[in-house]
Amino acid sequence: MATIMPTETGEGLPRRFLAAFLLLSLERDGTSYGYELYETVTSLGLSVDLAAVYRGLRNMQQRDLVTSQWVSSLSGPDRRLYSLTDSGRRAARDAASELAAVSDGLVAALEYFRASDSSRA
Amino acid sequence: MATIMPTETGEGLPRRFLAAFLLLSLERDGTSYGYELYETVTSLGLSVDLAAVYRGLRNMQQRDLVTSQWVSSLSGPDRRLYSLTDSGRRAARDAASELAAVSDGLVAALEYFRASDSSRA
DNA sequence: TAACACTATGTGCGAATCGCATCTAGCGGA
DNA sequence: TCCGCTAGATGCGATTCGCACATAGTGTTA
Repeated sequence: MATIMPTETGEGLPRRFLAAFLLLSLERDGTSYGYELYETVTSLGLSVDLAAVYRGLRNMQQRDLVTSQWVSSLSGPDRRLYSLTDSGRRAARDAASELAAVSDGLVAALEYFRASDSSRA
Repeated sequence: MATIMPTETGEGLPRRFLAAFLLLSLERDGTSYGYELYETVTSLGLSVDLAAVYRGLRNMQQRDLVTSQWVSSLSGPDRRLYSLTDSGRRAARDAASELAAVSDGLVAALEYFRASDSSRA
């Protein structure tokens, strides 16, 4: 049912940015956990699944970008709390640069396409 | 070998934008063909494969967004020349809006993350 | 106290998609 | 003749996705 070429369920920011958003969210907040990170990144407009967040976090832990520890919650199930490693902090900086580059590239591309906009003036 | 979560071979703009770029390229240029469109979108920074462009174009033709006809080249193999349908022109406008929305969302997200940048001032 | 909703983490699976390799073919230059 | 560039297209293994589902603790309310 692919809307168009890639697995593109809805709108919003590409799920490709998930790892970058997770790294930058953790950089901003210090520590967080899957459920909360899901709410953070989706509120920023990222189109991702809750399962993708959990898988992404464990993927990043395997890459030694984050560490995790279980903490108990006063109201609800335990949480697996994540924080950045040194390598993760570096990756977060790289992610910020990459997102900025994508943003710039997108602006440039839109400008290129706008040059022939029929609804001129 | 997935660099991080999604199929992310290199840098550049997400391949998810391929269809949007193809539509907008055709809107800009009137007509074009696979090989040329590949060069156009990659020169704009999009990370895609030549095969993806061919598949994307046929996918778009099945969706009645583009039509194609064979034309002979003076120097080289024949080309399958594409042009937008009415529905494709509408899709191109939608694609432009979507890309602009992504761009805005990305800027907003970067601003959100920058709020905690340690390299302040 | 049973039912339900919300929080929280996770797995299973079929389908979609990717990148890469490969194939065919016309044309021009060495 | 061989090579490289242009041009279109297919095949395939691996990856990744979205969705459904499982499990469980807590709080509310009927």
